[in-house]
Amino acid sequence: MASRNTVQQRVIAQQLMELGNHPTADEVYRAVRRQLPSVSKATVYRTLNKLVHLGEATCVIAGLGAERFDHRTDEHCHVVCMKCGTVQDVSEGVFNDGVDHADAAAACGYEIVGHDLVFEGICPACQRA
Amino acid sequence: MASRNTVQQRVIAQQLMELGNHPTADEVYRAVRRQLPSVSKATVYRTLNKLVHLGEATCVIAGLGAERFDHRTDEHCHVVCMKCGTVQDVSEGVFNDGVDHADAAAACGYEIVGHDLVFEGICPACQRA
DNA sequence: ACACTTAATGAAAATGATTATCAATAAGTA
DNA sequence: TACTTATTGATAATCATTTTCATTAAGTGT
Ligand SMILES: [Zn+2]
Ligand SMILES: [Zn+2]
Ligand SMILES: [Zn+2]
Ligand SMILES: [Zn+2]
Repeated sequence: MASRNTVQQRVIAQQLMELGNHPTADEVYRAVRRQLPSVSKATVYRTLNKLVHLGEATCVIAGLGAERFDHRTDEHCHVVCMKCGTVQDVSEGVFNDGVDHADAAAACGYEIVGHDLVFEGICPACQRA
Repeated sequence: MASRNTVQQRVIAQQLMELGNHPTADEVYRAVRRQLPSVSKATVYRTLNKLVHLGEATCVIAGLGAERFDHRTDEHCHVVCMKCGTVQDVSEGVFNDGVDHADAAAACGYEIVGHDLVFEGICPACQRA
């Protein structure tokens, strides 16, 4: 009986999918609460971390404000707005070409398990403001 | 009289240099306290942020534990240990080839001001443990 | 050297995000 | 249905960082 299938976990995973754009734990919490008004924020954190642990989600290190979660698990890179903190995917995947884990491992002695390429910028909305 | 030259700021900047390897604010604080026992942690935070603002230091977004500061201001990338959180430079700079801000701007509509390439891995010490 | 203005400091409280605790609940099983 | 215990909700605790505010001292002018 290693794991149990609960409504909370199903709704949290579903909302992470539907929100799509790299929500914070608090944004997921507010979305889930519309379907499960008594859900606890602790459960949202627990479930999001569990999904990341299971490889069914990832977390984006944005360096601005709260941690953000990503329903995508394939390798892709992000752009974060330095003003409002929103995170978006940068499509194509062309930017990860030239990033070689073996080269990096040779250069620093670490065992490399992954990498993150994050662009910093100003989003269209904040450019106007 | 826009700005004043204080002992605290001089020692903090000097310790950031001497510590070298991407210390946290707390690590800088403990080092500075050896020379200025009454220094306040708030002053360390204030000064480190000021240095970053002035372009005389940078902060590394590592996504694990506390924020880390870097006395280097040239473009280079990092590797962070997923177990202990230590951050090291990945030399050569070869890994930033192929990262094109104009391409990224075209792909997402953001105005791109910079980027960070962070490898995730296990450091030699943690590999043995 | 002295006085003055105010930027900068130290100490402590406040904030914000995340994790830990624990009694109560409910998912899976027999 | 009864039983076991994984999961939950509520809350407290933790951790990093920022804010507040009275006090100190750097720079300036006398
Ligand atoms: Zn923005
Ligand atoms: Zn993404
Ligand atoms: Zn390590
Ligand atoms: Zn560095």
